[in-house]
Amino acid sequence: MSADEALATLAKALAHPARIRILRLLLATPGCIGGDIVGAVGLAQSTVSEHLRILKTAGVITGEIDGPRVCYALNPEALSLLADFVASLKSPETDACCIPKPKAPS
Amino acid sequence: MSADEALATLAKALAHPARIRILRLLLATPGCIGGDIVGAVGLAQSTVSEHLRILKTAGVITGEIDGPRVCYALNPEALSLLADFVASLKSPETDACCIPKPKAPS
DNA sequence: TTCGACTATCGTCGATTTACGATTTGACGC
DNA sequence: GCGTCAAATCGTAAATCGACGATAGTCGAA
Repeated sequence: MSADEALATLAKALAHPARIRILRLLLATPGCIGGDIVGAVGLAQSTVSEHLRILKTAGVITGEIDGPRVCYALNPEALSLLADFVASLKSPETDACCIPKPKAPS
Repeated sequence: MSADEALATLAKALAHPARIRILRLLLATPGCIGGDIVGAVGLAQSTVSEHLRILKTAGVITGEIDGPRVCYALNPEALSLLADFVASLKSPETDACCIPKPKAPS
């Protein structure tokens, strides 16, 4: 998969309000979280499960079986590519802040 | 529009390889660029125009009429929201860099 | 004015996405 | 074994997206 496609895939994973909300929930939750997600987003269980599957396929989150439920957590590394790209768009020449990486990705 | 929807809209604007490619082209082009985009992405003119419209609607790029052609340029400010969100996902607790804005935009 | 180059818009088609209820799977306690 | 709860999967219908050709509009040059 080309870099463009990889970026598009990552962006597509974030391209839905329900998934943004899920990521916010994971971000705000220290440990694990399972079926509470369903109640929080206000969609049907099957729909939420589908969104979780999309996020998991994109590598943005990880699902770990923890007894009777599943423990979801963020996978920050997967977003490095997108974060770097967006940052490069934001500051094409003037790095107003955090310049550590010029444009490292390979 | 809620913050979640705004983020999803921004992400959706990036959720296509052709649009990623267009943004790369704009990033790599110092000044203006017009119909050269069509040749570079290898799609029909109408299709490219549609992608440009989507990017423009999302506020990611700006189109300025410059005589017979249109001058497209990146609009870094529009990406601040997305960049901030992705960065917060990348470093949920350890802000290795630039923490200035907790969640400023309204 | 007429021509040619460039861009935007319209209409349409097929593919993909989204959402839901219903069903199935898996893990636990009885 | 059996029932229960949580999660995933299946099947389906509505909505959206992506691509294209054809068309219309705009500008500068001849």
